Amino acid sequence: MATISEIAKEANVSRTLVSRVLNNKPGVSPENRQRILDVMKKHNYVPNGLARALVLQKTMTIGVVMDDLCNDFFFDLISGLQDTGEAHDYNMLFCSGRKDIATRMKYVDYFAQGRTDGIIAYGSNREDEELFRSIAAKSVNCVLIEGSLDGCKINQILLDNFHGAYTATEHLIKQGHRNIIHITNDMNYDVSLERLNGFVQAMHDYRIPLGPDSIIYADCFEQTACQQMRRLIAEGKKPDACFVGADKPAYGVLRAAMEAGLSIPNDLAVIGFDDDTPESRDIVFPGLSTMRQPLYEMGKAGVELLLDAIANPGREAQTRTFEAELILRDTCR
Amino acid sequence: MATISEIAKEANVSRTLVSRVLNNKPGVSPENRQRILDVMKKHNYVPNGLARALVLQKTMTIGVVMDDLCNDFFFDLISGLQDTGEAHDYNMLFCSGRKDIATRMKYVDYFAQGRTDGIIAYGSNREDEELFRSIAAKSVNCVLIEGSLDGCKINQILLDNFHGAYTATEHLIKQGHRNIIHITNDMNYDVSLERLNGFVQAMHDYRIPLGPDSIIYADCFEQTACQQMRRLIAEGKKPDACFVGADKPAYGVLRAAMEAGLSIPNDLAVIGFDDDTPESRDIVFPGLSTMRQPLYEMGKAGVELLLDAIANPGREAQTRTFEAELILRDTCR
DNA sequence: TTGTACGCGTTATCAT
DNA sequence: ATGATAACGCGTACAA
Repeated sequence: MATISEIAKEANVSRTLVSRVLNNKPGVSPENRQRILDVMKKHNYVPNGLARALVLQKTMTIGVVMDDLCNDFFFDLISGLQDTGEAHDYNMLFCSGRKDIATRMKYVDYFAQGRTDGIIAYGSNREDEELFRSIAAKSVNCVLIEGSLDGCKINQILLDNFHGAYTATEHLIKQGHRNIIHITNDMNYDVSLERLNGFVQAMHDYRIPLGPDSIIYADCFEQTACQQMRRLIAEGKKPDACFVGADKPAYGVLRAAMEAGLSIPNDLAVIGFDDDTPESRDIVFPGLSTMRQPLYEMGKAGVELLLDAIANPGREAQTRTFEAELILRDTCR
Repeated sequence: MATISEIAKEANVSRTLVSRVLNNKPGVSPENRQRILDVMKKHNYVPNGLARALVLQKTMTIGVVMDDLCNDFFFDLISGLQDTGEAHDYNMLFCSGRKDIATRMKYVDYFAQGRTDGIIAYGSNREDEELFRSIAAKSVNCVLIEGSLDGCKINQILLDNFHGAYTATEHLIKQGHRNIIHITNDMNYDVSLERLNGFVQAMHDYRIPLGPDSIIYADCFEQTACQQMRRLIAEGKKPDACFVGADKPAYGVLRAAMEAGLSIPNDLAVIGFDDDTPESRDIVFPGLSTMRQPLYEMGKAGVELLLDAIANPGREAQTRTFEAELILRDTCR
């Protein structure tokens, strides 16, 4: 690893001239410029980014701390973040805690130690609140995605889960369904509770009483929801519509229903949430109606919010809330 | 962002003492230590990682440059890389070029500018050779995964695609199939060619002649392979076995076969490659027989190779080759 | 056009 | 136990 001093020495000039050549600045005679370039090439010289960032007090880097990189749910979000960041000439670095909160914390600290100009963190787990409060306490430009933090001055990108769930439930009601159930996600996540609340509110507003089987507690995986639906069917329960808290468990519901010979959507209408479906699914199932979460746009907005915070030190934290959109496919009328 | 000097000044000590407290080193009186800690807490002080890395000449960071982060094929590889890196106390940073080679190059340069102790790059596209040569030319510790580079001193983790394809084809032959076809991946990838060669060699060794429809050129997506298979069936061609260059297109083949009412594996045996199947697929299709690519282990080996290179400057580049394993499920006997 | 000198924030050496 | 000083690699006033 050659340094700027070594290059300067070999080219018989001062480091200043080498620096000017490096940054394409004027004030270097053509002969010197050429000789410096030659020496650089000869040694495969690359300037040290750490030293440069240290003196410039600018890294042109945004650190993204994800819950888990290995989840196709995040593809659109990651794409939105990366495209937008790079459109503004920022380097986008991703890392994840593999669902471990201590690891996420470690990476937040890592990024916050002057290695980035700002941090974007994703998380909606209830346990994340501690992490977020620690981020908010640091003097770091930061945006939270999906992680709400009441009473804290911190930039946030949120989805209106309550309203989305309300919309889905209302649609089922307006289609004439009355025996509607809701299958929840993992209750460790705030979003799950918000979606549950949206369902309950819609049922209440339309005067549809909730029975003991109206709310089924599952998680965000296909299997659990599938088993729950099988059990329901085995017990002779006959819901005519089902609002599921996410797409993956919704496929589990579809699977159980199809196994039992139910006709979709006539015997059972289904609406999911997120629209994070791989295209390949279309091959098999009827197209799943769902509430689309605009993850790409949310990632875009997250980067823009962060860059705005970087450009305007001291401006107060902002919150942008997105609405989910009802996407009608085959699983409901 | 408070600095160590500000902390020292406010605590009425030298920077040396603050540094010692920071690194839990002896040589500080209890009173001073406590006062310094108080001042640190008061200012939410975090040491600057850039300055520290600059003087220590050590970042404890590994940069991973992926082809594309948004592809579930890489989940196991990413997991193997991250788990292994963190087991050695390294920070693992991921980035991707979103299939754009210039962006990948940008991130390699970024990481190589002193920001990491080593780089791991993935890529098997033929165009990647230029990228890899440029990496090899840099004085950076680096490991290539899936990207072979002949005649270059660079650490590599490879899969024996030829042998894997040979094994798959041989299995089909030994099960009595004779009218065997191969559906290739995108021919821009080296791996596709290697797998094709393995197929051809096996057919040749067993004296099975190749016909005009023995090799079907497709890509790594479900749809193209599906269309090709539909065409084949429509034309009245009746292969009794099919070795597909990857799992995703293999599902496309299965789809076309099932649409045509073929019985799997009696009418048509199918073997894929990679074993990157999401579990959810099991719901629908018969379990796909495939050549499992040990991506987690390859990621683990990649990090270990890199750490070894870091620890032993000057040791010559190594290559580790992994073998694919035949996984028998429902789509072949 | 060219070079000197200082600063970025930290750690390490060597006195005291 | 404590602190002054040099060093890491680079950018930039400022002076020449």
